[in-house]
Order: sequence, then C-alpha cells, then structure tokens
Amino acid sequence: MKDKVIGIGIVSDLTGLTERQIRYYEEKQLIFPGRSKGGARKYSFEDVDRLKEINDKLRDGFHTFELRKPGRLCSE
Amino acid sequence: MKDKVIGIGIVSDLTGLTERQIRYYEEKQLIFPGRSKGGARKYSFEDVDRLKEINDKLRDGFHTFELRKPGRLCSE
DNA sequence: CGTGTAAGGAATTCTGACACG
DNA sequence: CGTGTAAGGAATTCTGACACG
Repeated sequence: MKDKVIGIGIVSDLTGLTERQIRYYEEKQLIFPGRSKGGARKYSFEDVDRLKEINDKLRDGFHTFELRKPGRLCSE
Repeated sequence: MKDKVIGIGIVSDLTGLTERQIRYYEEKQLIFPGRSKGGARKYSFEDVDRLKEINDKLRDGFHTFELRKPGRLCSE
C-alpha cells in the first residue's frame, strides 16, 4: 500500500483531481511522490488517499501551508 | 490490491521480468491486464505476484499452455 | 492562492516483425 | 517455445511560463 508505483494519470483518475492540482500539492510540500528513472512521478495508494484529503480540506477553506504533514516544528 | 493501476515499466522493475516476457504471458492468456484510454497495459499487485509465479513455473520446466488459470474446462 | 492552458521536449508504451532454436 | 531486438508511431509526463484574481 505504500509502494510508489502509480503514475500521475491513474492517480488523476482515482482522485478526480487534475494533474495540475496533484503537481501543485507536491510543490507546496503536501505530498511526496517517488520518481521513475525517467523522472515520472509515482504514487502509492496512501498518497492517493492523502490527495483526496488535501483537496477536501482545501475545499473546506484551508490553505496549502496549513496542511503540511508535521503540523509545526518548522521554525522552532 | 486488485486495482489495475501499475504500468508495465514498474511491473518489470517489481518482477524482474522484461516487458517482452510480460506481454508474451498476456498473449498466451496467462495474465489479463487492464488498459488505459491510450492503450497502455495496467496491472494490479495480484498480477505482479501472478507474473512471478508464472515465470517460476516456466523455469521449472512448464509450458505456457499448462499455466492457464482455469486448469481445464476448455474443451469439454 | 489555487488552478487552467499552450509549448516543446523527453521518456514510455504499443504493435508487428525478424531472429534463434 | 520463450525471448531479444530494431522500427515507427502514439500516448504520457515533465518543466517553466503566462493568466486570472
């Protein structure tokens, strides 16, 4: 379930999110996909669930920087 | 685990088999991958295990036609 | 801020075939 | 029989940018 083996196209199908959204969440450090030799992003099923959750939260009014994993412990 | 979401390249990495072997086993009806809209083969983790098993059997001397799922119920 | 899109390139996968044995 | 490879095309994904707001 933690194997990073799913391509972004399938993840898009699975989550209903656009590839743009998925890449943006990575840019904002909310998700950390693996990469194939060629550089293609690879996700796990856990990542898929996490992506759905992120999108839900965003629709609830949260901002990307509020959804980082750790929670705090960033600057102290 | 039964979700057909893994591309043939990753399956090749996961199983150690070449893409040629993986496609050949499909041609011989030993494995049944899904397809993306564009026609790319998509496999499940179950398929990955099945592929390893198929290759093991072949190395043990079996032939592809002896490894079909059903077992018999083909011509009677 | 979060997301859409057009742009050009690079990597991936597909099929049918010839090869060996 | 099971697998390797070169061949050309089609689909996938990548990055950086401009856009809106």
